[in-house]
Amino acid sequence: MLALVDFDGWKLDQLKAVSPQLRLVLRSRIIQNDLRPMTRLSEPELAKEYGVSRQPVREAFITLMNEGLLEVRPQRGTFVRRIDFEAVLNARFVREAVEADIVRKLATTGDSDLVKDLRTQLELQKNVPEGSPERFIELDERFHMTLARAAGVAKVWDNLEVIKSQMDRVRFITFEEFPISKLIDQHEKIVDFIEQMAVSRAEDAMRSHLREILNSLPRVQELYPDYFENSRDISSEI
Amino acid sequence: MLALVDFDGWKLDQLKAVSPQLRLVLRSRIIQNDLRPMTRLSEPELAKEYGVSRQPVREAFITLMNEGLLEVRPQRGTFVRRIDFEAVLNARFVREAVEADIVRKLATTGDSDLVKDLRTQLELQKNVPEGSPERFIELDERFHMTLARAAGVAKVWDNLEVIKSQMDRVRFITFEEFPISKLIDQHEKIVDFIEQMAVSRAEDAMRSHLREILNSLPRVQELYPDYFENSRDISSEI
DNA sequence: AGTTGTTGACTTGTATGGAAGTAGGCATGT
DNA sequence: ACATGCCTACTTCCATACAAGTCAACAACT
Repeated sequence: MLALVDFDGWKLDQLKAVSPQLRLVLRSRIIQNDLRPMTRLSEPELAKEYGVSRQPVREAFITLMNEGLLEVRPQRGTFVRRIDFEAVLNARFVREAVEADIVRKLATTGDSDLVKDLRTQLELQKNVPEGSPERFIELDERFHMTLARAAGVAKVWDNLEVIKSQMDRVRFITFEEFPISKLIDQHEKIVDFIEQMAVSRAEDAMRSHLREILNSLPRVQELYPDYFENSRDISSEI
Repeated sequence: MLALVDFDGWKLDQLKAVSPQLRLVLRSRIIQNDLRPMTRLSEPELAKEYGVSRQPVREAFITLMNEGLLEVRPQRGTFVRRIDFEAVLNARFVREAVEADIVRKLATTGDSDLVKDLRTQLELQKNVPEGSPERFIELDERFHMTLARAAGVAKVWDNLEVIKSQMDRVRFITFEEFPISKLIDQHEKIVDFIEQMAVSRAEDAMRSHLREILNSLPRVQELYPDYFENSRDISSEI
């Protein structure tokens, strides 16, 4: 799973290599919208802040640039990229395709241990306090990752992390927008259909679940227009 | 598309930044099996070879490590990673899921211009001389990319590059193994079904097309056992 | 007033030296 | 013969210095 670290009051571990640590922290800060789109980042400034030299900071920048989270403009500066609207839609497309196949596989085999595990997770999801969507997002991640692992494609989840991060940024910006109880109901349906080995119904349930983000996107775009680039009409996606 | 550059006799462009150029060249050399698994790479050696300092080489290493093509062992050395068998299978799974949905979308709408374009490409594929599989792989890339673009998810192809590179390494190792004419026939069927707007048959055709690599994998593993890690039985995938 | 040119403080890109850790050869001691 | 410890030559990682490009403020000129 994407290790979203708690960056607040975070400190470097002297024993481990510096550069990968910075990478994780900065990525977490960007995805969780602590570093907002178009924010200017400076190599020497961050180096000073974390008490290291420019080089490890720079190496973290390069990685994050490759992941589409930073934009490095030579001799000008480094900036947090705005959210690429098209990338979000494409990421969603990939996720739907992959997870639909995952669910199909699971509903075909029918794994009672898995269903038991998922039902336990559903209870945890229902117990999430009203005002802490962060906790729900964490449990949601775990739910979908469990499905991937059960289908024998655990590494798929790792591979999709870069793609998923685009969607996650949207989720963290629009915390309040998410209809948690609705999402839990959808999770529950998916589990039900897996248990009943109703293959195509399970697949459909997953697909419409992953289309949920499309409902919030127009509103997000309206609220924070300058957070996005490549904006376009998404009616064709629905 | 993945810019596989012609690394033979390649030279640096003095105007552009060095590090991204090195990244492309080294990636091409690894995927095309010019740099073989477990080959040791040395920062100072490559720096000397290309007439630059160690730093840009190092930055290229970091990117390639993130893509799963290199393994950097601190204070020990940097090595070309063996091909992760599980990663190949998972990459194939993702590709099948995504391209199945792409084809479904295309067969639903029915785009005559697209079909025309694809038929032209099929002719090019048929004209590939017997002994040059490299040329066919290039055309194959183009074929699948055309489908993605037509479905309005062009960026998906970019996003899957890292995943796809795992499969591509296998393809370049097993050049001769690929039954080109068989693959072209499969391409043709896909185009036919898109034209006829036979949705589920088009989807099935794409799925079995992308399962083709599973047939060659056991043989590849047998021929080059030390090129792979995480080897496992793939019978469950078929 | 408006335009142009220069200067200087920024930025990222590259080069280079040293710190810390690893691995293997080799002499020494048992 | 064999185990132990040192020494040397490597590796990656980090720090620092310099090179080259950008941008804005400002002086000088038309």
